[in-house]
Amino acid sequence: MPESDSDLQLIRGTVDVMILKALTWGPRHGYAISQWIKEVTDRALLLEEGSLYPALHRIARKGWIEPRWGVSDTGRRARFYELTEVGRERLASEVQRWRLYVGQVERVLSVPSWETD
Amino acid sequence: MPESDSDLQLIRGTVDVMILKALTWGPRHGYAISQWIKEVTDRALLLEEGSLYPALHRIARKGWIEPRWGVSDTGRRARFYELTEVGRERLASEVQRWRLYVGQVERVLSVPSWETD
DNA sequence: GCGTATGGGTAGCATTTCTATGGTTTAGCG
DNA sequence: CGCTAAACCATAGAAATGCTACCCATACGC
Repeated sequence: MPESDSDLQLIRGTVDVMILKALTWGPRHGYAISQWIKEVTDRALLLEEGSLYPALHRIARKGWIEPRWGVSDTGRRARFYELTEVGRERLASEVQRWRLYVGQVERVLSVPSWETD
Repeated sequence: MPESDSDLQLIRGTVDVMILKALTWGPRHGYAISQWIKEVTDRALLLEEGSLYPALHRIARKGWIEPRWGVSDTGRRARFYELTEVGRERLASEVQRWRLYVGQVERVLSVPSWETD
């Protein structure tokens, strides 16, 4: 029953891009975003509240998303965030940047070495 | 003459694992480590001194590497770092952790969405 | 009535990367 | 010989961002 929340700590700089991605299908509120990420990753990545909300405010300040109060599926007051045009462009470039970075790190880590590969 | 150092900012948590990797072929000094990463990634990743040396001290404090004064190829006094047994194990698990993380992020980013893929 | 899920939020800490600066020694060149 | 650049080490301080630990409110099921 360990429930196995195999918590991988989130890595700096990856939160924003995942949040933006979560909004590509239309406005969502914070709680829904964190649930979505949890589901997609089978609980491997957990975006906690202490990271989620400051991140949302941060991103909103940059103009990549826009908040609007609304009502959730369950009838509660909730803050929905919508991707702006700038945000959409930003998402694309961030995704590219991330993949590029991952590729470079992989180049370093995959250099063959006795024992460690 | 822009020399095109297409600087990708280093992402938190990836420096340590790359440093450890750089030491799998035997002790190296700090400067050599940064040069090696620069070469392997064709200048895409630049590990600056302000990140490099604090990282080395940090990792040494954790016992994953051990410093020793020596003499470089060019005849200068240099601080060589050797991977400890613990460090070698740590490298393996860090590499695994990183790849796992990358995989999860990719799961999030690769969910199909109109326009953004 | 009470616990749990849903929903939003902040404060303060810890970590880590960056910029900027400073130092020493060796090699090369005019 | 004096200057410059490269090789090498290091630290201080700022900035960014994720984490823990709290706080709050409402809705629903038992």
